[in-house]
Amino acid sequence: MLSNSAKYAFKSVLFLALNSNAQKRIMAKDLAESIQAPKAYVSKILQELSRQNIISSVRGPKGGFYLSTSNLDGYLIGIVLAMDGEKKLHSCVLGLEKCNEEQPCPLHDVIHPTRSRFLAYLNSETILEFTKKYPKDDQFFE
Amino acid sequence: MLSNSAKYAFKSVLFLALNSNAQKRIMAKDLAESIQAPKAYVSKILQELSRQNIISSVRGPKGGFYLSTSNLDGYLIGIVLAMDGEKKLHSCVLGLEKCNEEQPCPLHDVIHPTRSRFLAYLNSETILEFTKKYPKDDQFFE
DNA sequence: AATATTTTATGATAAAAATCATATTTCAGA
DNA sequence: TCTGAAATATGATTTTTATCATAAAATATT
Ligand code: FES
Ligand code: FES
Repeated sequence: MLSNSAKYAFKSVLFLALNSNAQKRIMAKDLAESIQAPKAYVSKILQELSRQNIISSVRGPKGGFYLSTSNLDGYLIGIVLAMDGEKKLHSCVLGLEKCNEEQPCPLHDVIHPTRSRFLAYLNSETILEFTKKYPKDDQFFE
Repeated sequence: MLSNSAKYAFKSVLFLALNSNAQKRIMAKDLAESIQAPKAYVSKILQELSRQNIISSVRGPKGGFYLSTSNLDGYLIGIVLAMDGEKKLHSCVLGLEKCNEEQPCPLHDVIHPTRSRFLAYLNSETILEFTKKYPKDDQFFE
């Protein structure tokens, strides 16, 4: 469903949303440790997220990553699109070229409603809205 | 969600269910062509499915693969388990170790009901039941 | 019995995903 | 302005998945 990269990206953004802001940045090293993921790998992902303006960063000492208020208004879908692209999300469970109501594969009716709901959710919920539901000390990063 | 192998396996079994029986077997070569998949790859998958008694086969000239009546009583879940194993199906969307109602990740509530339904379906429907819903000439293999 | 045809067993290669490594750039603070 | 701490750019390595290739075993037909 989601690639490993997308999973780490999601966790990273969530962690930043709960624990950072423009004044309080978080270093890749610490973030990686917090979400229990390989540091070098996470670093690369953070760089990509930053490049795509999903998260923010400043270099040098006292630098690190954080979510700007503008970042917080981004939709959840952006995170996974940044990592996996459009393709993976919409493709047929059986890998058929066209996946739609007119030409559904045998599993389409079973899987499609569920996936649509998931996608609709990611499309409609912002990072800010999402994190509001979770207390700052929520330990879901294991 | 499903690996490429699982997708091909699914298509293969479906095709065999609709087009083969103990008397009328289908060669790997023809099957591969029918479902538009690389022959050598499909061959390997068929061999594995056969080894796991999900499909049947006979060697030599006039040989090929087919579904026995006993094979037709197998549940759909068997096909994907044979290829991807238990792990992939039950793992958390975010890759957390324990995925359950007590310790749900932020996406658990969104994704879990949907996935449960998909799994329940695969667990409760046999290949025979499944294919009954589809006419023999159904062209979903593209 | 010989032959041709097919699966089976096994492993090699290719492509993609995950992971690691490092030199370069930026910037805060002394 | 120098130094060290951080991100950034870039690319190498490792692991996994997908794909291909082929010799061996089985069997129907002659
Ligand atoms: S056609 Fe296969 S999931 Fe839609
Ligand atoms: S805990 Fe993440 S999907 Fe269940």
